[in-house]
Amino acid sequence: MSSIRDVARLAGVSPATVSRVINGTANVSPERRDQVLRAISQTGFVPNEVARSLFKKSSKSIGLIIPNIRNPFFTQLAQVVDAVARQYGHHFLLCNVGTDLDEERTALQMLAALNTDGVVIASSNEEIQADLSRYKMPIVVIDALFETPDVNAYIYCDFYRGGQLAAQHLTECGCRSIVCIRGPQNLYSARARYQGYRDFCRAHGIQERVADCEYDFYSGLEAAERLLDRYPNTDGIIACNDLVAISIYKILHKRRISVPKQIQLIGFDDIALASVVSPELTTIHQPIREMGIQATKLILEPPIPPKSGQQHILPVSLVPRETTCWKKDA
Amino acid sequence: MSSIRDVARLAGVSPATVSRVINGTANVSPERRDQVLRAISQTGFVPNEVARSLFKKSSKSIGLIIPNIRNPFFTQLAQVVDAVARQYGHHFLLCNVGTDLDEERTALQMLAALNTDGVVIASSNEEIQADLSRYKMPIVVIDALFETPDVNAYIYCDFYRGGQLAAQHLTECGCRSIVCIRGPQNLYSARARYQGYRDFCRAHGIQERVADCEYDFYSGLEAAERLLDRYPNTDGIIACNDLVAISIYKILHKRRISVPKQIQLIGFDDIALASVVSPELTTIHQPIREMGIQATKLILEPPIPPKSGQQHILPVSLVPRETTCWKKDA
DNA sequence: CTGAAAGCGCTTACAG
DNA sequence: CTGAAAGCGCTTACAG
Repeated sequence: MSSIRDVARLAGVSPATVSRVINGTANVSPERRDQVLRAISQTGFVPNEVARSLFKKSSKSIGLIIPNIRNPFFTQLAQVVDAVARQYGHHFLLCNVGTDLDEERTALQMLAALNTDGVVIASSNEEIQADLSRYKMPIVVIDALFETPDVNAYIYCDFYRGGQLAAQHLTECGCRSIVCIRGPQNLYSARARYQGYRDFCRAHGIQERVADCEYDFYSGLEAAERLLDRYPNTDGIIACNDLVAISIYKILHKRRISVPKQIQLIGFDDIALASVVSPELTTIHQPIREMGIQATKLILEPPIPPKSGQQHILPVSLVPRETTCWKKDA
Repeated sequence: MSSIRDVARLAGVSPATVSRVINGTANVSPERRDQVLRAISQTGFVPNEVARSLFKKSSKSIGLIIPNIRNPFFTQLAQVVDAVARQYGHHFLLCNVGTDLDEERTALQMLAALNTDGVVIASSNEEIQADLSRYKMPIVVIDALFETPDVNAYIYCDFYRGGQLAAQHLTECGCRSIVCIRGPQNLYSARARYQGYRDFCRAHGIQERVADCEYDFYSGLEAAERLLDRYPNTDGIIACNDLVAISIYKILHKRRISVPKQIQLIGFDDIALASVVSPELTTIHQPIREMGIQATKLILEPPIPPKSGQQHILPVSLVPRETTCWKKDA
């Protein structure tokens, strides 16, 4: 790779002048400009971003940390963050860290060490809090809420309301024995959804029925088997997310239990898959796109909010489809 | 962020010594070592990767360029590349570039400018060839085959055989009117699969029936509608990938066409979803995991193959599941 | 074993 | 408008 010196030599100017024409950072006389441009295309010169970044202390990039690249919720989010970052002329760095706290820490450290201009983090470990307050780059926590105010913003949906809506919808659809498959209770997103369900039950004198599950396919398959054995007269299931709902459906289908006739089913997230799968999945919609846009803009568009943990809570909504028995005219 | 100088000052040594203990690159006396270590933890010092990378001309990272982060085929691949890279102590940079040639070029340039140690590229543009030969970092093309020998390796599956297998399986399952939904014909992967189907038809005196489609959900929905109108007596469908197969199924389900009784269906890829969806999808398995591992190791594990375009062709296999009527004992 | 020095490839005050 | 110089934060010959 040729360097700025090579170009300068070929163009008969100083490296500073080459830098100026590349960056349009100062006026350069037309003739020299042309010489430089010619030299650049002759050598195929591409400025070394690393050197640039070292000086500028910014790499014109934004990082996104997610726990599972196999969950479409996160890839839809990633796609949006990527697209918005690009609009702002920034690169996008995706770190897929799983549920391991150390991996998450390492990713954060790497993004900091890379002079990333900010990071959006969808964490699956509340213990990451202490780390978050150590960095001075902008950090936006998405799809979660922690206690530390030392981040620039929290962006998440009204999970509690989502849990209520799901319980209410199933009840209105005639379910009398609803099981809530809760996500990992160490996560705010899962806790709040469950609490929404729980409070709805309490307010309406409904008996609580609970099963536990992770956020992925495989865990969903297991949870479904357990649930059916434990609560044989179930007629409604609230899944912790759409992936799990799809797994549940699979088990019901295998056991020849008709959905929604015998058991009604509702998911959470409204990932693209939810409406492509057959039958189409009734679910609680999260505005993934809006969350991604807001998070990215908060970091890339001044003024960047101070590290005081401001909260942006987005609304969720019910999307009735084919796995519940609602009346169109209701 | 504190720098190596701060640590050195605090520890009462030179920056070189600090560097040596961080990297274990030379012996340092125990006392000084301890002082340095203490100073590091006191200051919370984290070495600046950018500076390191500038000097080393390597950023200990590997890039992956993919056309669509929403296609599980690519995220499964990404997960593997990420995992292997991590084992080798490298970072993983994912670039989601869509089908746009310019985006792809930009990503490549950025990865080069970032001193990436190599890139794995799953391109959707054969025109990218000229660019590939311009870089001297290792480049492995995955899931595609181009004409230029100026890359370190091509890794792809036996697409042609996959096309044949699909046609053969449907035929053996009793289909007499098979439609092949071809993927984008500017891609080798789609062309070769189609040719496998075509040659099978020719060899067996079967009439060819073709429809065109992109590799995503939405395109699959449209293709299904068109296909059913154009070939009303279809009894077998070969989809260009599993995502499209799932879309096709949806339309068939909506039109109350029974699968596999009235129409049998086979996908391509064998993404995780294929076996979670109901009914489970019969498909042609691609060894995604193995491809990802091979590609990553080719870059990270010496000896790195020369830029002579060696080809690694991996086998595909038929995975009969619930969308075709095969006999278990056959 | 240790430090002073040079340099990775850029960019930006600072003079002129 | 332009160039020489210093510096971004590291690492590694080179001496000692």
